[in-house]
Amino acid sequence: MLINELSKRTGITAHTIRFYEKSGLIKGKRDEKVKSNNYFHYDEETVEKLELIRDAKSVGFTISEIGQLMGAWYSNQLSVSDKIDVLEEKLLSIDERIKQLKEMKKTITAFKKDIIEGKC
Amino acid sequence: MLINELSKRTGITAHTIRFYEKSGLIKGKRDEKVKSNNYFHYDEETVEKLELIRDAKSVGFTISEIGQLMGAWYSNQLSVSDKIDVLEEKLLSIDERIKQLKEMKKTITAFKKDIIEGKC
DNA sequence: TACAACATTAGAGTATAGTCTATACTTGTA
DNA sequence: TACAAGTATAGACTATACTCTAATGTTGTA
Repeated sequence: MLINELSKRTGITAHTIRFYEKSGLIKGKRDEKVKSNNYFHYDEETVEKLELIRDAKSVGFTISEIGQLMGAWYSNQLSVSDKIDVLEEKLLSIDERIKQLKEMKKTITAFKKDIIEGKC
Repeated sequence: MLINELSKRTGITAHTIRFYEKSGLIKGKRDEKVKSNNYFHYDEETVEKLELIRDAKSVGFTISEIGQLMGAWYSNQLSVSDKIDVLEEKLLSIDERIKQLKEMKKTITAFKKDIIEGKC
């Protein structure tokens, strides 16, 4: 599919898709047989990747972290144990974030209690 | 205390503290009795606020969200019910983040399983 | 009193993550 | 075939959140 269809499929604008491509997160292929244009073609895997990017971004991963994650996921360069290492590290950082969020929840809940009780 | 001590107490640089002050998150007071300088003085509450800012930032709140949170916490302008509304909203957004993080954890764990089983 | 350390403001610079514009070429449809 | 819609690239622009520099004045200590 071309960029416009990819954009429609994922809800991510063509501009942003190109930005992700420049950032190395996704990669379109050119059809060598077609000489009249140099349009990029994208496959189903790219749709998956963009969905992963969106989810990972929403939980606070940076482009560079997402790049690592996708490397662990899709790369043929990395060994299985290197891939596992990257994923383990991301899982740990997620647990850490969850822990911090729970602490923040406690803090805010205590704030709320104080306000209700007229202490603030 | 002056900005340097505040910086040492919190581990946040004077530059960043001034940035937070410009952003309206904290407020130093000037000593009216002293005419020779216009140094800002900070109290213990500011130390607390900076710690809250650090925690809130680490869980992904923006400066503007932290501003709302601090408004709900420290402001005398807002009514109790308005304060509660802000805090409730932040609690909901934290729950949403935790939910998304747990989903991402599932995704990565599934990835990991596939890699171990040689499916990737 | 010299001078290092500290304070202020204004404004420039950096990094991240887009977002948009301009230019130019290609494709599909009336 | 005209022309709207789609595509590519380069580069400018924006927002967020710092981070740093410069200029200038103040304070504390040897």
